[in-house]
Amino acid sequence: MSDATDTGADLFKRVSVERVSQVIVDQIKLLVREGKLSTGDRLPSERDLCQRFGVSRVTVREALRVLEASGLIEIRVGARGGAFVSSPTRERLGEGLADLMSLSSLTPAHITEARTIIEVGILPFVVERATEADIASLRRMVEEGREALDRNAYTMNLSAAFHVGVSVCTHNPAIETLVQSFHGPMLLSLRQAQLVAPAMGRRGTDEHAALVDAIGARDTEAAIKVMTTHLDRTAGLVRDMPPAGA
Amino acid sequence: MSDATDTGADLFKRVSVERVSQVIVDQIKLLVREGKLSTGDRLPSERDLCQRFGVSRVTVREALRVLEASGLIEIRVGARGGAFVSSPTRERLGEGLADLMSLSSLTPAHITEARTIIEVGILPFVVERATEADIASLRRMVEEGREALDRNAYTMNLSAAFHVGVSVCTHNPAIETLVQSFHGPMLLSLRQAQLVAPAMGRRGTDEHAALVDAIGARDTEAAIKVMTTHLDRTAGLVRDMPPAGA
DNA sequence: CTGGAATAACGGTCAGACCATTAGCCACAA
DNA sequence: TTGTGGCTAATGGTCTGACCGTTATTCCAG
Repeated sequence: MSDATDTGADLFKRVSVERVSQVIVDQIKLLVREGKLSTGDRLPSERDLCQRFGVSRVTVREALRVLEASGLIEIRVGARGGAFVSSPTRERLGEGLADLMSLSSLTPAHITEARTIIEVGILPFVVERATEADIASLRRMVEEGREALDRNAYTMNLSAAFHVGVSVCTHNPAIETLVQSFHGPMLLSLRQAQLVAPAMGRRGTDEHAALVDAIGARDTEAAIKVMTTHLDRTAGLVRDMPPAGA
Repeated sequence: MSDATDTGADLFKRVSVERVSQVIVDQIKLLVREGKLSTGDRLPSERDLCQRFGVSRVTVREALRVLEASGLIEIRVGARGGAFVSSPTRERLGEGLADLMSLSSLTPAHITEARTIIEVGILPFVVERATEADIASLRRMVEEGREALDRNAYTMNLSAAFHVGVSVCTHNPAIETLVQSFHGPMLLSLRQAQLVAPAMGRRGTDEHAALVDAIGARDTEAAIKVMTTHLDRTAGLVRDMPPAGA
């Protein structure tokens, strides 16, 4: 066996026929990453881009669709319309996570475990950095939750909002984004939300209140203990559930 | 002033003109989320879809581009080609994070802090669940790092691979994804990588080795201590750096 | 049984056209 | 002066129909 199959295997690079539209996408993405295009900037019109890149409008449009789907640009129609560079929203990241979950082998149990790590891990920062305003805001959320409970209108959204509210106290947007992203997939599978909501109700709200108290008292250990209990209870409910798609 | 301007203000609902291609995207996304389309399934050909939806091929193609960009489908050319439902890769999520970072106000310091929380937070699980094979694999990575160092060829990629390798020990794909996603943005800004790499070199590798030892000895506290030191050093280097785009 | 040519299915791209939406301008009237 | 309505041009959204390159399959020749 002395042919090129063995000996020259790595002499030949995999030929990849990249789509023309993909090349355009990469080029524009690079401009954004390098900061040569920043939020709010307007790209040339489609017909302009056609000429600059030397391709047809269809191709340019496909590139724009991809960039739009990635959240890098936003497209407005009409005069003075066009493609504007925009910062991708957190919702979009959450959407991505939701898609990932509905397709891959990520189970609710996996997600919950990751959530626990993050939400417990941030507590030292929360306790350290929460302002009085932050804490007041959390207390308001707890109160709202209790009222909703009395009206029998408690939803997972309220719970999610509270957890995001806690993450806001870190004053670190990266962490906020992370926590927020993780609540998308949870809410997405309605079955679970319906299942978990009643159980979370009164007791969950009480735990929220206890958490706020611990944060207010700058008691990290107590906060961690409350949060761990709180999330473990959720973990127990979703344990061994199949992936959301099923 | 008794005209409709005041009195009927809310009689008129805001009309929203959704793109046709977007309607198609939503429809297919729904099918995937509901599990009516699963990984590996093949969608009808573009020309087929045209007829089913009653739109032109251009429109169908734009819809497919969006779905492809979201990672929900993968497109193959040639006979028997077409759009196949695929599980979105972790790289895509990381890509999203990278975009978010280059556009929003996320600074390297923010990212590093979030990283620390996660990578330290997972250690209890790592220590508990790491198999002998996992540990052997980590040791191999450390060794590779040392060799690369001797050849003066140490890159941040090696470091990133090690950290991802640690997360693999949790045997939780959600956590793996998360850690992997966070290494994208770090590597992306080359300037930082260049700056940090030399400093990470020998000492970083030694810390990696120490971490593996702690994991092997099932010593959670030691592992946390090593990891914290390790990441804090990185944090110090990137602290107060401007956002990646700058 | 093997290698290669023909075929058909499919996505990728192009060119040109028409429609709907929108911002800006301007004239006219209150 | 003010504001109302219409005109116009810029721009994205969609359609039609065509041609090309890639690829799996089939089948024939050696």
